[in-house]
Amino acid sequence: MMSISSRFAVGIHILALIEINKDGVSSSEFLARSVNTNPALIRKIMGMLKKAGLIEVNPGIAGAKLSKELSDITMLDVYKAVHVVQDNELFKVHESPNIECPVGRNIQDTIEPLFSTAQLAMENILGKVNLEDIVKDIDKKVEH
Amino acid sequence: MMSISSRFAVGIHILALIEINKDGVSSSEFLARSVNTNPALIRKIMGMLKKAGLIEVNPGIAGAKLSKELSDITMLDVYKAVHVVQDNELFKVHESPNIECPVGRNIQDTIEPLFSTAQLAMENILGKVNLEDIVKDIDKKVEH
DNA sequence: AATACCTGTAACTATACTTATTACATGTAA
DNA sequence: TTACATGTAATAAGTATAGTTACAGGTATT
Repeated sequence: MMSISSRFAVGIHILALIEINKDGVSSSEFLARSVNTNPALIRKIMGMLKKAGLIEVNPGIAGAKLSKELSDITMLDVYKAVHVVQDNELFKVHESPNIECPVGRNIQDTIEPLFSTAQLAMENILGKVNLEDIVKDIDKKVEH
Repeated sequence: MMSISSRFAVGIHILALIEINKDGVSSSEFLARSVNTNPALIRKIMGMLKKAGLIEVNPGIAGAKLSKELSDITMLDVYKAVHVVQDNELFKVHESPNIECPVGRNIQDTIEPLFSTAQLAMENILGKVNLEDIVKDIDKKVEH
């Protein structure tokens, strides 16, 4: 039973915490305490978020900042940033089926459009939610 | 980069081939030649399809038959049958975040509905395609 | 009953990805 | 110079997949 790497969930956690802690300094050590993992792991994921243009962070200088508006960062952006699933490869197809069999010869071309559509439907949902939605929801839960 | 086990694609392959070869005998050895893998692996997947009520197959007797109408077997049925993804666990959440942090305490409850909705959107697409669609598409490709 | 062949399944291997961890090179500022 | 930060490589343990061998047990034919 596979599941999509928690890098995605951790990436969202990092971004939300940077925002909610925007008046403080969000070092990898600070973020790691909240996620409850190792600072090195946080820095690896921060590197991915940085490369995707979602955060600004500099060597030697403590703390990270968001580099876009909250509403301009969708969950799909985070998902793509942390490289948990490759485009059009959520579903694995079996390699080298027997091309002498009519089914073996055609099955891949038949199911790939379905797999692609299913993956895109999932990713489309992620694109509809942005970091502002996430942060507001957390704020609402904190008040209660 | 994770992807969903090819058991799903192989399961679809098996079912389509059983149908297209319905006048012949679809033994695990025959199916394995088309998929281009080991008969034991095919039997393992056939066991899952059988347990899900999609095919009929008996010890000692060569060949498998579909146990439902073509249009009554959706790709979602196959997906569930081969246990490639657990309900509501397509996306992994990081375990035991720090509950002393407002984000750590609430992030899971905030993102889980999103993860669940995204997974269901994907699965919903799979439920819209049935084995008849697949077989017709293969037949069409074979004619050309 | 003996045989031949099938399914069902356990056991083992190789491979690959994830997560956690250590270590250290490099950058920054007091 | 120091203290501390980020960036990143290397390693290890855990887990899932895919491939393979082996064999127990069922069925049908001779």
